Order: sequence, then structure tokens, then C-alpha cells
Amino acid sequence: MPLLSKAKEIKIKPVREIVYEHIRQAIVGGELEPGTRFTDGEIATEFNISRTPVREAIQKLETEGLIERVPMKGNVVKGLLPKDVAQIFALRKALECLAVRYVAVNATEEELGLIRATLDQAKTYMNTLQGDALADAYVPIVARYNKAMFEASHAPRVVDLIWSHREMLDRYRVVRIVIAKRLHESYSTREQMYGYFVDRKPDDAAILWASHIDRSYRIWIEAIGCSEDIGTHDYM
Amino acid sequence: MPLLSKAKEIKIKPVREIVYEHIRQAIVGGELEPGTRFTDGEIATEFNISRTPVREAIQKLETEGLIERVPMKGNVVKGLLPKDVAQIFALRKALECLAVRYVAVNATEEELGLIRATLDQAKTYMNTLQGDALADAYVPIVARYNKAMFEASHAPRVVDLIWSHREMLDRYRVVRIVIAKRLHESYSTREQMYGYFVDRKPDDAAILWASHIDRSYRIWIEAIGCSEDIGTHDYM
DNA sequence: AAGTGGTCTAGACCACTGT
DNA sequence: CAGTGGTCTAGACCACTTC
Repeated sequence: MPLLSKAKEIKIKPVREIVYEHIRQAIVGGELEPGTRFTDGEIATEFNISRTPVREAIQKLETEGLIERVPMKGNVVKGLLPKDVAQIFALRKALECLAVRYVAVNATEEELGLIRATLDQAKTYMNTLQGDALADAYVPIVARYNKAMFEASHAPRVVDLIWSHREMLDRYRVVRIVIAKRLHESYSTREQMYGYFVDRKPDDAAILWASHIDRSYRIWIEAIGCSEDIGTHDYM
Repeated sequence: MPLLSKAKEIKIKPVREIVYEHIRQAIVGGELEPGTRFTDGEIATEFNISRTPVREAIQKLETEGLIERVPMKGNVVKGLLPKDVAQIFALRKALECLAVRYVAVNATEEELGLIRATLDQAKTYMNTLQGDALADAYVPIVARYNKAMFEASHAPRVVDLIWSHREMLDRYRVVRIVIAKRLHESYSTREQMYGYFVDRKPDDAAILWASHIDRSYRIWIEAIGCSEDIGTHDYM
């Protein structure tokens, strides 16, 4: 019998991971607003660690585009201009349409079952809940659906890019609004997508998903209240 | 008068950059073959530096997908499986078609002029040279054309992704073969692309570029001599 | 039990900043 | 010219591998 039975359960993460996740959470959670400046040393003293792992964490955040390292000025939390949002949506459209094509071709029966399961659960909630309670229950289900779907593409390179771009947008918590506004539409789209996956129809899946993303973008822009020309985004 | 007049010309790069570029070159140049294992310490002693900057360089190479860090085994040079190549081409198709759409919409007159200039130079070479000499002269021109084209998209996020994926393929020096094999086709495609840019026809540009990438992929596969099913790549 | 790889610390050093 | 930020060194330490 080991002295601490939970010892195996507690993951001993490298310090740089912990720091990375904390800074990341602070940015994504809105605690650190765009434009905020900070240095390696600050973080290091706050966590009572040396600067090396902090540098490693910051380097990772930089490659993800969440922060910018300005020489002699420190690290700056990057903000997203309307133009950036448009570009990210355009990228998402290109990448995710590619991914859903892969899903329609590559998904195993098992994976389709997983997607089906999330849909069934969503259906249950839609029949028993409503209003905010429904939205609260629905949001994590959508997350699970998306995860199951993209995993089923068997195209890890594509999926990695998709997640990193989706996360860029998570930062502005418009996501919840977008979902809540079109909850039923979101559900029926996903039902339809599932049908295309089962029928192995990549083209239909891609077209449907493209219009789904277009809708999300429009709601997003509406929510942000920025009347940027969306013309340049509308490419697939 | 400064003591060393050239002092300003010599860029003092951070050590990690130097190390990064050397390792990168070794991998891309084929000196370090896929599967080769090495450790931070090895590199550090070879360059007579400490391990910290080496770690930073390796971290960067890891995010680029050129190497993999295997716990307790060291760093391993990653190879590209046929499946990877197919996925990268599929990604390139999605990303580059998006980019050329942007070019057709966003390119300034000045940028179009730059593209035109590279085409004119290519034309000159095609009229005066032939065989290997032509290919030698043509390859860098294509590089300049591509650079000018993608820059003109005004979509830096997209362009960054494009370059990083193109570089993944540079490692296998099939590029030159691909260009040499279809030199005239490559030229006329680019002439046509330029026309679509000038006429502001994003759809036509995207379609043409898609088929251009499909052609490259086929030649690539042929050159590699791997008869992988290309079905799953053929998505836009 | 010795060796190797991975991580972190502490601190030196230099370039650039702003008074 | 003091202060701050960025980079690198040297080495300690622990986990895991291997003999």
C-alpha cells in the first residue's frame, strides 16, 4: 500500500505547462485584456519559479498567436481586429469543410455511433428543457459533437489547425450567444450532417457545413456589433 | 569612423536562431534523415553552447512538425508518410485557393505589377534558354511569383499557414522535378492566374489553382513512386 | 546501480530604454 | 547611467532506462 494512494492520479505536469495553461486561461477568459503588457520576470516571481519555464510557456503562446513579443517592451496580449475575425472565419470555412469531407469518407461505424449518441442526448434535452437551462445543457453537447466529428476525419493535421483557430475565437465569449440564438437550427444542421456522413456524401456535407459557418459568422458580427464588410470572407 | 565598419551589416542573431536554422537546414537538406535521433545535449556540445537555447530551437522545430520529442528517447526527425503528403496537399489546396481568391479581390495595382514583372522575366528566359539552364533560371522565378502572389492576398494568417505547409514538402526535393516536368504548363497557368487577378475573378482563379495543385500532387506521387490512393486528397 | 534525458534554478551579461 | 528586458550559462535534480 503506497503512502499516498492518490499519487498516481495526480498528474505531475511540467511547470511550463501549468504556467502556459494559466496564462492561456487568463487571456481566453478575458482576465487579461488585449493590449495588456507583461514580462517573463513578472510571471516568474508571481509563481515563484525561474524564468526559463515561463519563457517556454510564452513561446508556445506566441506561436499560437495569443500574444506578441515586442522587443524591449515585453509581451503583449494580442487582440483581434474585425479583419482578423473575418480571416479566421474564412480559414475555418476552408479547413472545416475539408475536414467534414474526410469524415464522410473515413469515419468508422463506431465513430458514427459516437456522433449519433451526442445527437440523441441533445434531442432528449430539447424535449425536456427550455430557455437558459436548455442552452446550458446544449453547449457542452455541441462541443462533444464537434470533437467526435472532427476526430472521425482521421486527418490530424487538419483537425489541429481547426482547433487552434476555433480557440482564437473562444476568447470573445460570443460563442454562447451564437449557439443560444440558433439552437434548433444548430441541432437540425447537425442531424443533417450526420445523415450525410452515414450516406457517405462528402460534397453535401461540405456545402451544408459551409453555410453553417456563414450563419455563425453573421451572428457573430451582429453580436460584436461591428458592421465590417463580410464580402472578403465569403470564400470556400 | 567606427572601428569595424561592417559591424552594422552583420546581424547579431540570437543563438537559438542560429541553431534553429542549422538543424532545420540539416533536415530539409536531407542531411538528417527521418528517424534520426539526437538530444539537446549533443547539439549543445557540438556548438559549444548551453542547452537552453538548443531547447528553444528544438521547441520551435517541434511546433513546425519537423521533429518529434519522444520522452526518454530524445528528438526524432519526423518523416512524411504517403498519408501525410496527401493531407498536406489537401490542406494546400484549401488554403491556397482561399488565398488566390483574396488576391483577386485585394491585390493593389502595384502588387499586380510585381506579379507581372516576374512573369515577364520568366517569358524572357523561356525564349532564350532551354533544358537544364532554363529550369535553373525558372525555379527561382516561380518562387518570386508565388511570394508576390500570396503577399498580394493581404491575408497574413492564411499566407503563414501556406508557407509552413509548403516548407514541409520542400524537404523532399521533388519540387524541382515537378517544376521541370511541366515548365511550360506552369508558366501558362500563372499567366492565366494573372489574368484572373487583373479581371478580379476570384472564382476562376480558385478553380484554376485547384487543378494546378492537383497536377502537382500527381507528379509528386509519380516521382516518389508511391501508388497511394489519392482519392482522399481530392477535396477542396 | 550507473547512465541518460528532461526540466528547472540562479544568476551573469548585454542591449536598449528613459530620465 | 540606473533600470529593465532579453538571452545565455552552468549546474542541480529527478525520472526513467538499461545493464
